[in-house]
Amino acid sequence: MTTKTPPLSETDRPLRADARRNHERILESARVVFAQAGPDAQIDDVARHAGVGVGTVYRHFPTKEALLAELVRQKFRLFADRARDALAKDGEPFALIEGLIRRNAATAASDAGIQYALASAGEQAWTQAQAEQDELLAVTAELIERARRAGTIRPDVEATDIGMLMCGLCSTMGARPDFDWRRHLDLVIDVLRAG
Amino acid sequence: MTTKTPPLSETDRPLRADARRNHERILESARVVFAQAGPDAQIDDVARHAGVGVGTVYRHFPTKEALLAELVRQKFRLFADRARDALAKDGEPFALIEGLIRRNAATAASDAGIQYALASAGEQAWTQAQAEQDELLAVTAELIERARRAGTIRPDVEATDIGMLMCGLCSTMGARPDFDWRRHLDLVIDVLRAG
Amino acid sequence: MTTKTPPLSETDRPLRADARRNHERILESARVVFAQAGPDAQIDDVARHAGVGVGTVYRHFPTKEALLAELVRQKFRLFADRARDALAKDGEPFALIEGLIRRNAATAASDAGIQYALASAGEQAWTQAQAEQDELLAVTAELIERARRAGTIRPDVEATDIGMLMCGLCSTMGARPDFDWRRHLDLVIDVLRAG
Amino acid sequence: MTTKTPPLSETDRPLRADARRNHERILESARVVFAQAGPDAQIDDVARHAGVGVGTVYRHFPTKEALLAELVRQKFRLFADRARDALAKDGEPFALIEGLIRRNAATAASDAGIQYALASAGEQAWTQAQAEQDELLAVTAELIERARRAGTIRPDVEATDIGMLMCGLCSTMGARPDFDWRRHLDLVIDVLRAG
DNA sequence: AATGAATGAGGTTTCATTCAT
DNA sequence: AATGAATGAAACCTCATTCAT
Repeated sequence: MTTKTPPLSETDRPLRADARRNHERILESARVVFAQAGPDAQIDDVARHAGVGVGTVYRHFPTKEALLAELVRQKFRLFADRARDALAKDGEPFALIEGLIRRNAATAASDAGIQYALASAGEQAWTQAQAEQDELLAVTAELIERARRAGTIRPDVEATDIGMLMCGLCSTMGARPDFDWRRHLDLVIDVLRAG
Repeated sequence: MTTKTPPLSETDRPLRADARRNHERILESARVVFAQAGPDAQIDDVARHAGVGVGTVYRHFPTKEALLAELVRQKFRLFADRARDALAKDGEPFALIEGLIRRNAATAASDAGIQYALASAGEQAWTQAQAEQDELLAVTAELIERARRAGTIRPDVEATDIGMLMCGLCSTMGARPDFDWRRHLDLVIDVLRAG
Repeated sequence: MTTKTPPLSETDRPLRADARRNHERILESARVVFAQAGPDAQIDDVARHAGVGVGTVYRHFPTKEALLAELVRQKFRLFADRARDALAKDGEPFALIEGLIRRNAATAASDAGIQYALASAGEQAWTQAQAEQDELLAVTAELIERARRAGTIRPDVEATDIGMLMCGLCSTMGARPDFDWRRHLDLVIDVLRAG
Repeated sequence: MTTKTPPLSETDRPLRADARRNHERILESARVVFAQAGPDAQIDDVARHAGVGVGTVYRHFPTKEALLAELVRQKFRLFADRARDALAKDGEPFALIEGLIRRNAATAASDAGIQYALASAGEQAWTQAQAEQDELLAVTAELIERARRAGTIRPDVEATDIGMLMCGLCSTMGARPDFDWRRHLDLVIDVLRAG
């Protein structure tokens, strides 16, 4: 685990205790509300769910998109942290990657909010999470390199491939009742595996 | 190819020549406009692009969602038709499936509108395209069965798997500049191939 | 009875037989449709009910208001004709007036369409029916004069009073379930009666 | 007089001072605008007249109909209050009723907005004002009972009769230039009077 | 710092009327 | 003369964002 203090929206000025609490509450509510109502959920609903006024939401996040983007950023932060943890562990390299992917998929599945956020968030979301994504990509590349040397991963796989496949996987979660993401996940892992 | 007359919105009453022309023009404009502006594109823009009044759009499609749904339906119609064509062809079964998938992916890539339509369209779109989807699934299942007998497809593949993978593929098209859908497509095909 | 040929919308040019038939059908449909849907009923609905195209409705009545106005005019025509008939009859003058009023009230009650027409129609309706109203008023004044001489009517009653009271009566018909227009009618007649 | 605090739209939660002010202003503007433009007046016009944004109107009254209904409700509230006041007064019972009716008629005549509101408002308006109407009816019944015992009212009159007659009176106010509501009012009062 | 009332541009949809067929 | 598809102004309402309290 690397991040000591959870990063704030923009300026990393320390907030008053209650402001910090509101910040977290709003994000948590955003997850819940966007999961329920999709990307068309209203800021008012997020505010109500969080038990604060709309103004407070806007004090913490300047626009709706910024709120969505922060949701995305946190998710990438988590994935990057997990990847770094994996890097520190011993074990068969491909198995580490597989474990990582399975955990991340499970997380995404349990948090439908993030899907909607990703779907509706425009450029900004990706920009705002640039650092986290870069880190995730870099660490993933290292894990891949190890697995390649061990010969347990499909040799031409690159970090972007995994990102792309995972994006595809997440976007089909819950899309249709007859779509089973665990099956989709198994197929993704199989294509990454050597031979 | 099976459909002789392009399908109309609901009641298959023959339209006046100009009405039919407008119908097509609106659909075509919807594709373009939704591709440009995303799912938030406005009906007014579609109308303007088609060179008709808003009222005309609403005469042909009672709601925005119905218009989106028709876009989806047409796409599934096309895919189902192609699948049926493949069924009639001679050739190595898996190669037929691969060809089908590649053509469909190329179509999707060249028509970003459909992605947005799928993303934003609610239940209705899927319901309205139920028949086409069912047909696509059924024909795909038959193609898979042949390939399975030929031993050229991963034995446990089902029609839904292909749908799921293709959905995932399409949803990542154009999402990020470093995502290359052709690479994604190659991976998908590899996972379907026998051992 | 005085009118030989039913008057047409504007120019009293003879219409082709089918046009005349359409004219009547449209008016009849207007009565029905406005009775059902109130003054917000759409011309399209009237057209559909009459089994003709909207264009045909507009050929016969230049605007929605003109159609409404014609409905009003016909009703006044009927009332004026009845009043003239009463004038020709023998009998106690007040009884004639009472009979007239009762018949007219019954007609209005059985034709809710006219209420809506009156409610929504603007100036035009009254202007368009000016002649009929003037006639009705004139004849009524004569009937009143007779009754006054017979001493059977409240002496200060004028024709306008009756119009006003009848307007009030009609406007409450069906307004509320606990409103009974027959009771209302009895009260109106009582106030007109002498002593 | 019974109502201490002017009634709010739905929940009787105390509003901020400015909100309360807006609430009143919107209602007042609605009266004016509907009086001018009839039932087709637009919410935008009401908002402009009140000097607030449309959104503010919709914050206070969820739909156009709800606004109309509130106008109706207030009027019935006023009438019910006046009736209750009359009940507390000493004096000849029929004279009290007459005074009541005359005041109410004068109020209605000076506030054309209410006529239009009543005309266009659907079921909702009447439902929303149910309590006020019930009260008005009940108090009126009591006043009638007293007058009946004093022998100064037409013996068979019921509260509904008065409502019906007043409805009829109000609906003819301003309908035609030659309609004189004071004359109409005199006739109504005469019919209620004993013998 | 928090609140929630206010804002108003902008979205979807309707419908009286016109006009090509 | 009849048809009904097309028109587009205008209606109602929403909701991201601002700002007075």
